[in-house]
Amino acid sequence: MTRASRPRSGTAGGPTSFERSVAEVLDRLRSGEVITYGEVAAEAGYPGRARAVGAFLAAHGHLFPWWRVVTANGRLVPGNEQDHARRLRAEGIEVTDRTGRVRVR
DNA sequence: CCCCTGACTGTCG
DNA sequence: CCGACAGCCAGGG
Repeated sequence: MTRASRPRSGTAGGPTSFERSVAEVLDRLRSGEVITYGEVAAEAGYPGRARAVGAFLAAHGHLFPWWRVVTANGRLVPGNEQDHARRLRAEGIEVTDRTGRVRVR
Protein backbone atom coordinates (compact mmCIF):
# COMPACT_ATOMS: atom_id res chain seq x y z
CA MET A 1 0.00 0.00 0.00
CA THR A 2 1.55 3.25 -1.13
CA ARG A 3 0.95 6.72 0.18
CA ALA A 4 -0.81 7.70 -3.02
CA SER A 5 -3.32 4.90 -2.54
CA ARG A 6 -4.52 6.17 0.81
CA PRO A 7 -7.85 7.98 0.97
CA ARG A 8 -7.55 11.71 0.40
CA SER A 9 -9.75 14.74 0.48
CA GLY A 10 -9.15 15.41 -3.19
CA THR A 11 -9.11 18.88 -4.64
CA ALA A 12 -11.09 20.48 -1.85
CA GLY A 13 -9.14 22.69 0.53
CA GLY A 14 -11.55 21.99 3.39
CA PRO A 15 -11.29 19.25 6.05
CA THR A 16 -9.48 16.15 4.87
CA SER A 17 -10.76 12.63 5.28
CA PHE A 18 -8.06 12.18 7.88
CA GLU A 19 -9.31 15.14 9.89
CA ARG A 20 -12.92 14.01 9.79
CA SER A 21 -12.02 10.48 10.88
CA VAL A 22 -9.81 11.69 13.71
CA ALA A 23 -12.48 14.15 14.83
CA GLU A 24 -14.99 11.34 15.10
CA VAL A 25 -12.65 9.21 17.20
CA LEU A 26 -11.95 12.14 19.53
CA ASP A 27 -15.61 13.04 19.74
CA ARG A 28 -16.57 9.59 21.00
CA LEU A 29 -14.08 9.62 23.90
CA ARG A 30 -15.73 9.40 27.32
CA SER A 31 -14.73 10.90 30.64
CA GLY A 32 -11.99 8.90 32.33
CA GLU A 33 -10.97 7.30 29.04
CA VAL A 34 -7.39 7.67 27.79
CA ILE A 35 -6.02 6.93 24.32
CA THR A 36 -2.66 7.35 22.59
CA TYR A 37 -1.92 9.37 19.45
CA GLY A 38 -1.06 6.16 17.62
CA GLU A 39 -4.33 4.55 18.66
CA VAL A 40 -6.33 7.55 17.51
CA ALA A 41 -4.59 7.45 14.14
CA ALA A 42 -5.05 3.69 13.75
CA GLU A 43 -8.66 3.86 14.91
CA ALA A 44 -9.29 6.61 12.38
CA GLY A 45 -7.90 4.32 9.69
CA TYR A 46 -4.49 5.99 9.36
CA PRO A 47 -1.88 3.85 11.14
CA GLY A 48 1.48 5.59 11.35
CA ARG A 49 -0.01 9.09 11.46
CA ALA A 50 0.46 9.60 15.20
CA ARG A 51 2.34 12.84 14.56
CA ALA A 52 -0.40 14.05 12.27
CA VAL A 53 -2.87 13.51 15.12
CA GLY A 54 -0.65 15.62 17.36
CA ALA A 55 -0.56 18.35 14.75
CA PHE A 56 -4.32 18.17 14.41
CA LEU A 57 -4.84 18.54 18.15
CA ALA A 58 -2.37 21.42 18.23
CA ALA A 59 -4.52 23.17 15.64
CA HIS A 60 -8.06 22.13 16.60
CA GLY A 61 -7.60 20.62 20.06
CA HIS A 62 -9.75 23.39 21.52
CA LEU A 63 -12.75 21.67 19.94
CA PHE A 64 -11.99 18.23 21.38
CA PRO A 65 -11.08 16.48 24.68
CA TRP A 66 -7.36 16.73 23.90
CA TRP A 67 -6.42 15.89 27.50
CA ARG A 68 -7.67 12.30 26.97
CA VAL A 69 -4.92 11.82 24.38
CA VAL A 70 -1.38 10.99 25.52
CA THR A 71 1.77 9.54 23.94
CA ALA A 72 2.33 5.77 23.68
CA ASN A 73 4.64 6.09 26.66
CA GLY A 74 1.98 7.78 28.79
CA ARG A 75 3.74 11.13 28.37
CA LEU A 76 1.68 14.31 28.62
CA VAL A 77 1.70 17.41 26.43
CA PRO A 78 5.10 19.16 26.72
CA GLY A 79 4.66 22.62 28.20
CA ASN A 80 1.18 21.83 29.43
CA GLU A 81 1.88 18.87 31.67
CA GLN A 82 0.51 20.59 34.76
CA ASP A 83 -2.82 21.53 33.20
CA HIS A 84 -3.00 18.23 31.37
CA ALA A 85 -2.36 16.21 34.52
CA ARG A 86 -4.97 18.18 36.44
CA ARG A 87 -7.65 17.57 33.81
CA LEU A 88 -6.89 13.85 33.80
CA ARG A 89 -6.97 13.66 37.59
CA ALA A 90 -10.32 15.46 37.51
CA GLU A 91 -11.60 12.44 35.58
CA GLY A 92 -10.18 9.95 38.04
CA ILE A 93 -6.98 9.11 36.15
CA GLU A 94 -3.80 8.63 38.17
CA VAL A 95 -0.80 10.63 37.00
CA THR A 96 2.72 9.96 38.25
CA ASP A 97 4.39 13.04 39.74
CA ARG A 98 7.90 12.61 38.30
CA THR A 99 7.57 13.76 34.70
CA GLY A 100 3.81 13.57 34.70
CA ARG A 101 2.82 10.34 33.07
CA VAL A 102 -0.31 8.22 33.03
CA ARG A 103 -0.78 4.49 32.99
CA VAL A 104 -2.24 3.56 29.61
CA ARG A 105 -4.40 0.44 29.72
C1' DC B 1 11.27 20.82 -5.47
C1' DC B 2 14.39 21.20 -1.22
C1' DC B 3 14.80 22.00 3.73
C1' DC B 4 13.24 22.30 8.45
C1' DT B 5 10.09 21.51 12.30
C1' DG B 6 6.98 18.83 15.21
C1' DA B 7 1.06 17.86 21.11
C1' DC B 8 5.04 10.72 17.87
C1' DT B 9 7.22 5.93 18.52
C1' DG B 10 10.34 2.18 19.45
C1' DT B 11 15.05 0.85 20.88
C1' DC B 12 19.32 1.24 23.59
C1' DG B 13 22.25 2.27 27.60
C1' DC C 1 12.56 4.09 35.61
C1' DC C 2 14.64 7.80 32.77
C1' DG C 3 17.31 10.27 29.18
C1' DA C 4 19.32 10.10 24.52
C1' DC C 5 18.92 8.64 19.52
C1' DA C 6 17.25 7.48 15.14
C1' DG C 7 13.28 6.66 12.16
C1' DC C 8 8.92 8.03 10.10
C1' DC C 9 5.04 11.18 8.03
C1' DA C 10 2.93 15.66 6.91
C1' DG C 11 2.75 20.39 6.64
C1' DG C 12 4.75 24.90 5.75
C1' DG C 13 8.37 28.24 4.12
